[in-house]
Amino acid sequence: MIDPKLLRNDPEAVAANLARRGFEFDAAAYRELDERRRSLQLEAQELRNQRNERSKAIGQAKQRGEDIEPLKAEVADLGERLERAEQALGEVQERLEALHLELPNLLDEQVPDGADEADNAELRQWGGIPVMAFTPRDHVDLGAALGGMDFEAAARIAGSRFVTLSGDLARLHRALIQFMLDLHTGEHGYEEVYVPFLVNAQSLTGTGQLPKFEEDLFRVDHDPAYYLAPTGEVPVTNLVQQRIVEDGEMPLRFACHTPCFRAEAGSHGKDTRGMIRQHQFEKVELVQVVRPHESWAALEALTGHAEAVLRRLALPYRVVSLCGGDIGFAAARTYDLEVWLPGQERYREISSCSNFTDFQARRLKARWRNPETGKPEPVHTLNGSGLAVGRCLVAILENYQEADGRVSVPEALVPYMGGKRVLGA
RNA sequence: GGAGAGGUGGCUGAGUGGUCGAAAGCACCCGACUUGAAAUCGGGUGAGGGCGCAAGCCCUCCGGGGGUUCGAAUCCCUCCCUCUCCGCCA
Repeated sequence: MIDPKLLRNDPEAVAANLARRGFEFDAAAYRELDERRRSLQLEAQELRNQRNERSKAIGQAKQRGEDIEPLKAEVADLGERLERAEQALGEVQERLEALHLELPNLLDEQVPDGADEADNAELRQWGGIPVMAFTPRDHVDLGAALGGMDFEAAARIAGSRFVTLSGDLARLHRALIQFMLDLHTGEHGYEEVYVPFLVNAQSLTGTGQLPKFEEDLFRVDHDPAYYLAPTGEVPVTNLVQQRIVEDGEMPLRFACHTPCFRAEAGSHGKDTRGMIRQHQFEKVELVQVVRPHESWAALEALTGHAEAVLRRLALPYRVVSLCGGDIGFAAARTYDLEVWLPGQERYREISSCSNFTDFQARRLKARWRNPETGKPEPVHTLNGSGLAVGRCLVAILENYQEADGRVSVPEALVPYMGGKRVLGA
């Protein structure tokens, strides 16, 4: 949620900023609506004040044993007028609230201009594109050759956009999770957490998936509604929902292995082949809750932590800063890590690291006690995948493949694979 | 799923129709005492919002929602959550 004070005082500035996303915000209409709210609120407050005073007088008169009937009559129509004012105010407030929840976060000034993916700014590359002496296969072909990757079985069990892994591949999948968690908890200062994977609507509203993106979610038939978490970001960030975090506790750094479930309603026909885009996948998620002035430094650090995984695995990648048209709803600035996939001959997103500034914190009512003011103020939240496990497995298969279809195990994962160095051997 | 007990400020916990945003304690801040600290004593300290140049004034908030009443933390309905016991279960 954008700071309501800023919205009220300078809606034109908000509109100009959001326009960089291609988002239209009618500042004049907002001013008008907010002005209406203000006058209705004044009226309601004044009436309520009068009613409170009159009621108090009744109590006092009653204690003195006086007749209170005339006083009661006096308050009668006050109540009716108040009710009307409150109803009108409630309607306006509801509209404002709905509007607030649908406004995306303000973009940081460093976010590049642009309409889509093609306009993202490459910040750096690492590893270089490998040259192979043979025509590289993609992970689907490699999986078929190795065995242990079965899309048909998954389709029978569930449907399309699922996969089953078995044997070495299932173990490699688990090895990646263990390796990432060990790295982040052991060397990057994260606390490992375990959280619910079914979440309620309030949590999804807190991190920004609701109310606008319900079609991307799987909803469970239960009353009240549960949703399958589309990303670990939701349950983990909501750890600080409705909390006032003490200054000394910050920054909070959480690492969590979570499954993610996405309906991807808008992506039919996109990445239909293979494991790239699935209804179910796993991530090791990194979440930070920091003091506001620390969040930009934290974004660089967090991105570095995610990059460290790719470097340890010696997977070539690049970092791009998402442009205004491509960045997510809640983010002020986002760096995507894109890994090189020889089978596709292109970079593909494997991690997305964002600073949400105070946008999620407002929705979550996640605050800290600022020692300078002594007041509770919104924290800043960040998260990033560190990394997406399924895509990481794809990247290893494609980058570590040999001419004969076998796949060597990255050095860092050998201990997690029971010493095994080659898959398919 | 069944039975019972509860949900009150940063925390613990009183309060069962009016002067209660709410006792007390803890924590925290300021001051006194002290060479310093501790202990002790005195004072202060909830959140959100509106109006105002400011001082300040006002409104809302006692799990969520609805109701009764001139007036609700307090009474009624409903939902959610927590705890205890029973059942079931990985």
